Amino acid sequence: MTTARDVAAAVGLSVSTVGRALSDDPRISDATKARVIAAAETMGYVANRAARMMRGASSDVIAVIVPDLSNGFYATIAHALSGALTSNNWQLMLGESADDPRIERRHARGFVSAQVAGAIVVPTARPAPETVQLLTSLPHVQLLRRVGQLKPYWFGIDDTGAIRQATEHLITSGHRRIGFVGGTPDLPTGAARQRGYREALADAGIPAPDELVLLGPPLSMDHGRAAVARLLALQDPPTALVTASVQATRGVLEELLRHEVAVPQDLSVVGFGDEPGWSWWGPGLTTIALPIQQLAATCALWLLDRLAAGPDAHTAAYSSVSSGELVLRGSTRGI
Amino acid sequence: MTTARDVAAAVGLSVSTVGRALSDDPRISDATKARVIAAAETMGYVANRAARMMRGASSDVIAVIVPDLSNGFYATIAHALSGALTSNNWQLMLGESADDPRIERRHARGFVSAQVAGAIVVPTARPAPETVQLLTSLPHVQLLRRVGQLKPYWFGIDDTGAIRQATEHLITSGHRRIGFVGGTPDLPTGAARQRGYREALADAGIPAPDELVLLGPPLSMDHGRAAVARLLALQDPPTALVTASVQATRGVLEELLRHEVAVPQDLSVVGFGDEPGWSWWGPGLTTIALPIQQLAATCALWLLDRLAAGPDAHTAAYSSVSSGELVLRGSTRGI
DNA sequence: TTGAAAGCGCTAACAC
DNA sequence: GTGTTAGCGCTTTCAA
Repeated sequence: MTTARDVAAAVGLSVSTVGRALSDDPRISDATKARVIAAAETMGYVANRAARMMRGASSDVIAVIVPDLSNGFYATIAHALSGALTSNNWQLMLGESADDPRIERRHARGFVSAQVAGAIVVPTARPAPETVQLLTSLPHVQLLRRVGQLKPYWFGIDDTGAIRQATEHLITSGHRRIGFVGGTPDLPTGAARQRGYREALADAGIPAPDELVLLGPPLSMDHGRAAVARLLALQDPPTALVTASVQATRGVLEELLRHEVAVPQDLSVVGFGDEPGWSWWGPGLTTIALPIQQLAATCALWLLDRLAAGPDAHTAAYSSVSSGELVLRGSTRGI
Repeated sequence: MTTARDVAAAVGLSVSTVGRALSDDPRISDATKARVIAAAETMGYVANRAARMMRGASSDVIAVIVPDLSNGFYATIAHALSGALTSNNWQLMLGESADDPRIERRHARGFVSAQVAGAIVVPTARPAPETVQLLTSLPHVQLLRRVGQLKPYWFGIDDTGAIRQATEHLITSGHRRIGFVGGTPDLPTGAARQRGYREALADAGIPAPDELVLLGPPLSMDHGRAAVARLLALQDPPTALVTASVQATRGVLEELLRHEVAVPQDLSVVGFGDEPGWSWWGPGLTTIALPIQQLAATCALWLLDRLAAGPDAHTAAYSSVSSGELVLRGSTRGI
C-alpha cells in the first residue's frame, strides 16, 4: 500500500505538502499540485480512510437496523432508506435484529466500532441498556417503533388511527362481533393499534370481549394462523376480523385459505399494510395501505440534514406521523 | 466515545493493561481482567475500529451489492447473507445497484473507501471498468449472476436446468405452443434460461417461433404484463407459458388476473421462484422453487472462509450450482 | 504481572 | 508556498 509518505519521498516534498496538494489546498502552487497528483496516480495512491477517521473525519456510513428483511414490509423500508442514502452519497450498513435485543446490541456495537456517522433504527421492544447507550452516542432516529430510552426523534405511522379506521369500516358495514389479531402491547405500536380497535368499538358502544382479542409476538405469522383457528373455534365466532401487523395478516390469510373460510360471506377481513399479492388474495384483501416508502425516505433525509447541521445544532424532539389509507377490495362486506 | 484511556483512568491502570485485559492476554491476572471488563462494560467502551485498522487489523465489514431490495427475491438473498455474516460476527454494508452500472460503480467506490474486507456481488450485465478494477482489488464472490471480468468465484443456480424442467413439465402435459417470458440475453442468466427453454423444445422436436419468445429488461414487472397482452393477442395464442424471472412472473400473474384468463383451462403457467402468495394465486402457481437461502448462506460462508485463509491462499476458480425444484400446484394441466 | 513508549497514516496548528 | 510537529486510539515491543 502506497502512503502519502511514499509519494512525498518520490516527489521530494513533505507529507503535509502532499496532503494539501491532494486536497486542493489553495496555498499550494499549481505546479506542485500537478507534480504530486501525477506521482500519486502513477503510484496508485489511495488515502487510508482509517487514518483519516482517526483524525476525526466522520464516516460516510449510516447504520440501519430493521427487524427482518425477509419480511416484505421491512425490505421495502430498507429499499427506500437505501435509495435516499445512496442518492446523497452515503453508504448504508445494515443489521437485522430479528427482534432480539441481544442481536440488536451486537449490531449497535458493530456500528459504533465501525464509526458510523448516524443510525436509523426500528428498535426492539426493550433494547438492552448498552444498546441505548451506544446508539445515544451517535445521531439517530427511530423509525416506525418508538421507545422512550432512545432520543425523541421518530418517524412513524398513526397506528391508532389506522386500526381505528379499519375497525370503523367494519362497524359501518354493520359488524358487531369483530376480532382483533395483533401484537403484544410490549411494543408501543402494538399497544397503539389495540387502542385504535378499542376506541372505535367504544365510540360505537360495542363491547370488546377478551375472547376476540388475540395478541402475540410481533413478527410471527404463526400467531396469525393460531388466531384464526382460535376464533373459528369459538361458540359465537366473529363476523369480521381486523389484523394489526403485516405478519399477522399473512398468517391469517394463509389460515383462512386452509380452512376454506368463505370471505367475505362468512367473515370480513381487513388487513394491515399492502403487500404484493394481497390484491389477488381470495376476493381481494381490503386493507390499510401504509406510505412506508415516503416515510422511510423522509426519515433518512431528516437524519442527513441533522448530520449536515453538525453535532452542536440542538434539535428539539421531533416526530412525524403518517396516516394509513383504507383500500377497499373484496374481503369485507356489510351484513 | 469512551476510549481505552478512559477505561484505564477509571480503573487506575495503564492503557496497555486495559488493552491486554480486553484481549484476554494470559499475562494479565484474572482479578485485573474482571475489573477492566466490568469497567469497560459500564462505560460502554467499544474498540475504535479505525485505530485498530491502522495497526493492521482488517475491517470486519463485508459489502453486498444486490439489484433491488424491494424485489422479494433479492430481499431474501440479503436476509440470508445478513444472517450468515452477522452470526459470524461480520457487519454488512449494503448497496442496491438498480441494475445500473453507474450506481454499481458508486457503491464499489464507497466500499473500497470504507475499507471493506470483501464483497458479495450480484453484478449488473456490464459493470464499468472502474467497478471491475475496484472489486478486483478486494476478495469477492459473484452471486447468481456471473460476469467474465470479475474473479471466477460464483454461486448460482442452474438456470438452464430450471427452465428446461419447467418447459419439459409442460411438454409432458401435452402442450405444444409454449410461450416464454424472460430477460434479455445481455445477462448470462437471461441467456441460460432461454437456452433451457429452447433445449427442452428441441429435444421434443417442437419449434420455438419468435412470436412466442418475449424478452425484456431483467427487473421489470411491466415486461411480464406487456408480454401477456402480446401473447393473448396472437392469432394462435399459446396454451402454456413459462416465465423466467421473478419479476416477469409477478407481472404475468397480475396481468392474467386483469384479463381474467382461465388458468389452467385456457392457459397453463409455470412461474420462476416461489414468492409469498404464489401458492394462493388463482388455482395455486406451479413454479420452480429456488434454494436461494442456502445458496446465499453458502456463498457468504465461502467468502468468510477465504478471508480467514488469508490473502496469500491462492484459490482456484470455483463455482457452485444449485438446482431449482418444480413445485406442482394448480396452474398447469394436461391437454 | 504491569507500565512506558513507539508508531500505524493522516491532518491541522504552528512555524518559517 | 512549504516544512515541522503533534496527536487521533490502538497494539506491541521493550523495560521494570
